[in-house]
Amino acid sequence: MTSVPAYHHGNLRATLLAAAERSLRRDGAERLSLRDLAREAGVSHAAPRRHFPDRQALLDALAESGFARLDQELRAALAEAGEEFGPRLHATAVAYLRFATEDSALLELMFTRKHREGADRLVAAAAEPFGLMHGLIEQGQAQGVLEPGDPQRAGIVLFATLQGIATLVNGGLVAPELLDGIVETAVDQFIRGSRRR
Amino acid sequence: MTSVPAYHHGNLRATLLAAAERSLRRDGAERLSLRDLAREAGVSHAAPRRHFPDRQALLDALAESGFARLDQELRAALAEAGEEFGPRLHATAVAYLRFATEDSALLELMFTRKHREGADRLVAAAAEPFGLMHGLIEQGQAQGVLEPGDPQRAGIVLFATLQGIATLVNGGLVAPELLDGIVETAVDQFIRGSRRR
DNA sequence: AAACAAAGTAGGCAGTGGCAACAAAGATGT
DNA sequence: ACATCTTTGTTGCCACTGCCTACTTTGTTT
Repeated sequence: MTSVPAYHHGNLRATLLAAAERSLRRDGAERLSLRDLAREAGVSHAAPRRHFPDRQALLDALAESGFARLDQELRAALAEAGEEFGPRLHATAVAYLRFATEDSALLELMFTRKHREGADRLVAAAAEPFGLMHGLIEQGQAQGVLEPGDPQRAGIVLFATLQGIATLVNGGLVAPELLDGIVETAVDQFIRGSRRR
Repeated sequence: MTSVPAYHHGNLRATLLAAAERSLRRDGAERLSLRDLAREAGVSHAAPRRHFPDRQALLDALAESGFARLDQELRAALAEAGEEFGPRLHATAVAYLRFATEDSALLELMFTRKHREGADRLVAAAAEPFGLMHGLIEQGQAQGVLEPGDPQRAGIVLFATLQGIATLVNGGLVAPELLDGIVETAVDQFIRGSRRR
């Protein structure tokens, strides 16, 4: 059991973030309330302010850790995917879409520019999974599967495709049953579309 | 000049929607306030309720008309694009991304499932631009540019790619200057990826 | 002309985020 | 060891929001 210090909570910030993550999953960012989180943490309504100047700051922090987790999950998927480019790409796509559909509200928070101007930290956090895609493509080029050239554009297009698929599914515009087939098609098309001619 | 009837406003619904569109453009859905719109329309704070039972209902209506306008703009772009498949696809993509980047908050509203359960109208409205993509692909197949087969999957992937690009740009994760080049790459990749072998 | 439906008004309610002023607990310097 | 300073809480307030109910005005129907 966790002992609960009377006044100084000790890890309020972490507690709030955890509660926020749950709330986000359950009800979406829209309904997330600082006062609610405070109540859940057994703390006064103004306490969160010491750790997050702003509601938005809390949301930004969530998004940031989201990117970190996304990156982590993508790398884990890659680690199990062998050497060959095709399967590696496929594994990445599947992992991305699992993350994106299981945590749709978080995804929304991460990509939708709810983040205000000075969200450098967020953009920096986003750079990691981006770099991963980038590296994946370089690998495809090195293996001679993809045509050589600047991997950036292709990487962005790939990332965008996955992100777009997630949006359509999460938005209820595409039935989840179709997801696997669509991922298949997307990966296949991507490879054919940039393969060495 | 529009005469302003004293009590019965006559077109409050339309007035509110127009104001809402402006507000959405300027500040995003988050900050849109019914009471604000009412004030702007010179009407009491409870008046909007007669036309939209709910804040969400207003947002849904905005999204719905967004889909209609998107469809309209895509069709307009297609009408000017000649017969050949490549240029037609390109024109569609450009038109989509113009819409998506110029009205990013609206786009977010349209695709992000802020819409609640019974948003059949919305899904129906979304079906139109979807159908357009679908038709475009069928045409590509008919012209022998694309491989034959179920156009649905490819259509979804195409739509998703455009949508994803919009999300990345709108979210500030990809610099707007890159947009044109990315669209080029995406279109090119798509054609190569599903071209008749 | 009476009855009715539609569209607007007034006011109240609970809830929110943000702010300021104050209090407790811990850390720090002498 | 003690006084001081900083951090992290607390209480109470404000303006604002969406939603609800009850009432009023207008326009339409019979």
